[in-house]
Amino acid sequence: MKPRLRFAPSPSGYLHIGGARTALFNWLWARNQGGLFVLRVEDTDQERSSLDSVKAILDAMRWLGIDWDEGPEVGGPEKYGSYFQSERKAVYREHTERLIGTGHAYRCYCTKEELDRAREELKARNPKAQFVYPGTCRYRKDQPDLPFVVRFKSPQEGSTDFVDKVFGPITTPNKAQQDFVLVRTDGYPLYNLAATIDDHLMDITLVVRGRDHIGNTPQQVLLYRAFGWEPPEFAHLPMMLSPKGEKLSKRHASVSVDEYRERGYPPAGVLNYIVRFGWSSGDQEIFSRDELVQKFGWDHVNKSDGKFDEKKFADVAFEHLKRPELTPLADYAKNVRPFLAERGLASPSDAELTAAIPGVRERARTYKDAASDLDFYFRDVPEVDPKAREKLLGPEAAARLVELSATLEGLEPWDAAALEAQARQWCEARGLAVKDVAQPARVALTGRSASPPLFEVMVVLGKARTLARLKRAPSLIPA
RNA sequence: GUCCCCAUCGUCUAGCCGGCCCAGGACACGGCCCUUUCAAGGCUGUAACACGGGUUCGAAUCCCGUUGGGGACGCCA
Repeated sequence: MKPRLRFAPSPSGYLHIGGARTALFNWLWARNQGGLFVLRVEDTDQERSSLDSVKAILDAMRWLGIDWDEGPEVGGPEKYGSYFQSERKAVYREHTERLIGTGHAYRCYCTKEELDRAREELKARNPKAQFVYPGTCRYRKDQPDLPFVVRFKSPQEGSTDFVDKVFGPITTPNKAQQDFVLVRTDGYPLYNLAATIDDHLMDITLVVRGRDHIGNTPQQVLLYRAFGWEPPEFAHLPMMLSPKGEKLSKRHASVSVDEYRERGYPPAGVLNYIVRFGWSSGDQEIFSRDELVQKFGWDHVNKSDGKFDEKKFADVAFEHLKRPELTPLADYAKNVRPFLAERGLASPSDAELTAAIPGVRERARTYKDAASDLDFYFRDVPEVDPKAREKLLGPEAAARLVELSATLEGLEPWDAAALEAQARQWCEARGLAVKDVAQPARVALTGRSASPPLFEVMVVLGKARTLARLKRAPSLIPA
């Protein structure tokens, strides 16, 4: 059978960068193997789940270019049913009954209040101790009128083992296992139960998830066995921690995928960074999406956690922006447009935009920066940075620019080489250093002290606008 | 507290089935070059096998211990 992988987010917020990484590893392997990638929404916690979150997560996945073969909005074979766990209650109920029937699970009538109290009392006596459910209801008779949860009857002897594709064999003594809850009082299944049933029913062959799930894998293996099912394979990923080595949170970096989009990072760059985090292919750092699919494998997935590095991330993303083979001009143009609009610039034509992009490509680290660098091209009158003007554009220099514009008037052809030759000659004839003219010209043309190469700017701007901006130079100086 | 896991430059990592490694790449940081600006680019420098025992002719690589770090132990996922 073809491999079937899945990503199963719980819709209680945006798509977390760590979640995106989990989704990516699943997706990469599915694509590499010609298997199927399933998206399943784990919304059994009614309190926290929302449709808005589902939408946000789907949008973020689409932006990253991680597409799913089965799941919300695309459906799937009839036999797999809904890809929303909240719509699968009947399935869980039926399977729970089965477990109770075979003696693998039982109803527990202890209330949350009683248990919480016991937990607190224990804590008061011994702050370090951990409450373990004592199995009070294991052999209790059914109480038809009382609310109950369903607990799994964990074995107390032996051990539960599984072989992880990343970590190798993992053994957990069963005595470390308590009678964990399968179904809540409100009838909704808990994670371990729902995930196990769904992974089996949806024919998932390999479960890839964060290392924080290693601990409940034995519980799930126990469940598979209780149902008489063969567990799938498991692969756990090392965690992506904050620069300080703590759990990654808003304090340290952007954790929402949306933020990366808003900050102007290219999706393929984001993917590249998060996959190289924990996986490698020799010394190669930069990969296209296709290359990732082709080269990905489990042999070189690391076991140890790592710390997120903003600088490295930015560099990887930048690398994608710089290389035309990774970000073709047309894509670059398409992606920079929203940021141009954000600055209140009217949409330039594709021709204008693609002519201007090569000049900013190797200096703009994000699409947002690119929009900023491109800004002066698309305003009738560029915004002038006062500092640049004060430093570089005095009255004398401005007057010279007017003179220069006159000599450029008849220049043919209007290309960078001709412009440079002409300008150099002109400077030389007057005994001027090129930079004494170039810098003031830059301010007049772009309003800034830093820009793409001057003569390229002139070419992109075109003769008419270049001359007009040069002639306007004296008016830039305040009286 | 119990259980599980991890350990190469500041960071991500190569190497890990032992000799090619007095440890390679990338980011960051420093220097030089290029240069009309900012970048980009080229060259270059600083910088790591956590520690202690084994095994072996030989260990970053295998084994044990110590230390350090992380995770799990919910009617969250």
